[in-house]
Amino acid sequence: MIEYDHKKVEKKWQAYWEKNKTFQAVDFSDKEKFYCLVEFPYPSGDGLHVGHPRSYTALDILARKRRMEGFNVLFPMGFDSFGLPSENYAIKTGIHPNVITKENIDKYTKQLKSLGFSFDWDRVFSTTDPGYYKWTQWIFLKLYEKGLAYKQKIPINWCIDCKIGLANEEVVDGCCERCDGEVTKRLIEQWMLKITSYAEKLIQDLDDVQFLDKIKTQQVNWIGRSEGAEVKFSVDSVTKDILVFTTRPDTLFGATFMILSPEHELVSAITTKEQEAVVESYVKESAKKSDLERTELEMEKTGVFTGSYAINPVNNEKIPIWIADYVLISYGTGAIMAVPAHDTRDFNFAQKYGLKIQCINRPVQELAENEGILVEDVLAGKVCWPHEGQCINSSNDADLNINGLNVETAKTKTTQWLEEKGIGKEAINYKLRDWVFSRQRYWGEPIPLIHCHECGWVPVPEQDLPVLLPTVEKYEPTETGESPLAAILDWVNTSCPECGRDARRETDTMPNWAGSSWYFLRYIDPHNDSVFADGKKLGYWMPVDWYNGGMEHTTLHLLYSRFWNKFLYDCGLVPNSEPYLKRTSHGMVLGEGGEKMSKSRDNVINPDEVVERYGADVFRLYEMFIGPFDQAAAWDTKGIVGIDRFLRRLWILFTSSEKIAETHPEKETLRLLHQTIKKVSEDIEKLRLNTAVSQMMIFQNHLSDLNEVPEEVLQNYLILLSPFAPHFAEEINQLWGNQVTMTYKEWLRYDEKLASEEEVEIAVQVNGKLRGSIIIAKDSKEETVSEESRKIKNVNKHIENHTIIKTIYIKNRLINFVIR
RNA sequence: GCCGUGGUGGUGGAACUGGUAGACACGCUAGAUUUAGGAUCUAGUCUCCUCUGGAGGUGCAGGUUCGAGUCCUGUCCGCGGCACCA
Repeated sequence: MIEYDHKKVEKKWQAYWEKNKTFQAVDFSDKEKFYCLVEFPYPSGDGLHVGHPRSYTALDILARKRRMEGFNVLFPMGFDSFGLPSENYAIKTGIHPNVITKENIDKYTKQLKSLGFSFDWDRVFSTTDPGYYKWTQWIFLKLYEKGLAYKQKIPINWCIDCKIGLANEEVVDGCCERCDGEVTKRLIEQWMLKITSYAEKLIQDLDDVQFLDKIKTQQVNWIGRSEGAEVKFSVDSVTKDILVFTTRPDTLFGATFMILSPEHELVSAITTKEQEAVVESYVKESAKKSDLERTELEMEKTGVFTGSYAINPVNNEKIPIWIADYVLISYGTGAIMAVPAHDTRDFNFAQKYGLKIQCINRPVQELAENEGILVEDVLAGKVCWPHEGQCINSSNDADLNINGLNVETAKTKTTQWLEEKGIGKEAINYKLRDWVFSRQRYWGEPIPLIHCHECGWVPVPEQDLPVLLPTVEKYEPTETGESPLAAILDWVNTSCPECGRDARRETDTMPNWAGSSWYFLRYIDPHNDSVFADGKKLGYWMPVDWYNGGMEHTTLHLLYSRFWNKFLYDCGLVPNSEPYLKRTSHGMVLGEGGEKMSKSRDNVINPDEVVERYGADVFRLYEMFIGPFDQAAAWDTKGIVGIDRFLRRLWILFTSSEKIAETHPEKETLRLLHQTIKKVSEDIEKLRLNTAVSQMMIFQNHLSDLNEVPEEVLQNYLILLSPFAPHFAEEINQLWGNQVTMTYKEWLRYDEKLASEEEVEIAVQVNGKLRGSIIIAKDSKEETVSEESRKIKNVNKHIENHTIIKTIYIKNRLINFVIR
């Protein structure tokens, strides 16, 4: 018998596939298309993480199955190569990010190829390729042209010592990761993308796609739509009104004070002389906190009085204006009306600072009792009642009276009144915020705009794209907080494309998210230099039929890329509003202790070592066998030997020619074959690959026990195995004398009749407790089963001397005698 | 804190719409084979007991049901995301 040499065999077939372009996707083929997409990796210096192949193997199995089912499959791969780690490495070593990125991509490519994924490598690209980011810049200019890009002052994390802006990740416990110095917020003008104008569509169109429910829910919750009203409050000391968003306009009569976020534009204008000092220091303090800390419900709320008063528009009462950092500038209008009697946060705040609490909602007696609350306490403002109630104390002299109404009707009536008086209107608010698209960093796509004193912001003309990243000496941001690009004067200084006068380039670059927001479109036409992708090709391949990625990308990346695709659709440039027909997600691969893999924990598994020792097929099978695909799984070095043994037993089974015979399979073997075809086929569609592998093991255990193995059964087995262990399958196939690849062999169908059992084991229970079991023909009648099961000694023992009140019979499953 | 998700033997996990909990694999125990093995094969392996039988058992506490890992209420813990990591 020949020994299986995984190193030789795998290399051989990888070379074969590459040479023959076995996995090439054909534009406009007559076959039905299938676009199968996995998230492309960021090529980090550490090399491929064992988590990447989890997603790639699963969809590779799917892609291979689809090819065998006769589809024209597009299964591409690329690299998301702009990003902080490469830039930080450049800062540390002075090596250009281009150099290190190229090295990393080469390493990743080699690693990915060593795993035998059926990618169409002719379509590979990186987001850092000028030929690619030319079109990222072009799409940005489209957004700009359509008014979806604008500048706004946004707070960023600012390290006072390093004088640079920091990513959230670089802020550790409120301090700079590098120098441990103090981090504060600093307002910087940033380019923003109006994703909020697509909020409604981003929710609604989820109805048309097959995303896992949990993914849809995350998207919907992230967008966070809420209906309510915008209300204007006038302020005695300034001319400008304060705009407030509330989901409970019906509680206006209970608004006894108002709170502005410390970043609110009117804070300094309305602060009185006496309060100036406290307000200023409070604003400074809260700039140091993160939003997360500020909204922590457990944390004690803090705030200071501004000295000014606003007028409650429903009752003309003077209410004090405070500032407090639990009100965020990024949500709603950055200002709230506080209704302490019916909002717990406002209630705690009012109690702490001795502010008025006015009850305007009488709790329903029963509900209050359930909560252990006395109605009179709520009425007296001693206890907060944030639930449903009946309006009281809610009328004024200006024709508004909502007393006695429930919350819903009171809301509508109040909003109508506000609209009539011109002091408010119905409004929908989203938690979703516009996308901060600027980075003061080097390693990103330059934003292709030029600022001219005469013409303002002017787009770089299309023929001048891409705006290439210039070579710089230093990668640190400048001391002013601008990107390193600002220091390259001969790059920054240019002329205005419109009037020709001296002008300055935008020095901000795009966030890492930009490149990944449209890469699935570029795979369709990766080498096109005159358009981001040919319209006809897009028409053939889009939408993506199945997109798998990490659960950690189900909010941001998914939302951003859906937004860009919808925008391009509205421009008439792509054929579908939704880019992805189906989206699934996989769980992370953790270290052996069940913790995240990291160098510091010293629990990183290097895929190269696993492939070296066991081979790619074992690695692939193990990653599928490790656990349910959508859940996190801990790596287990011991567990992999089980797969190694499985494949070795298969090798023995397939190569022991003395046992293989041209006979017809026995009934049991045939049944198991059809059960296996069924299970493996269905499990692949549901990505339940762990149980698909188990089933193949069960079948292997059976076949290995036979003295005579029918050849046709083995041939079928090999077809089922081939998407999982493609190198192994090709090798056996060739040993059997076949000269062509298995890639386009026909996938199997199962016969339901042959797959079904003739006899079943039925559990016999007495009062729900298992007392025995019988084996009986499938679909037997109740009487037969009842009769047979009562013959069991142990069952009879429990039944005799009792009356059977009820018999429950579940066909082919169990019978339960309920006795007294 | 908010949104999402999960908790089953010594371990990874299986269990269709409520119907025999522990498939498959690792590990462990015993045996066979081998000069040897971290190789291979065979058998056993949820716990406890008064052991041809019985009791308990799916994070914890309750509930619904003839019957609950699965449904309901409450609670604890782990994991992912929280907008400048990708």
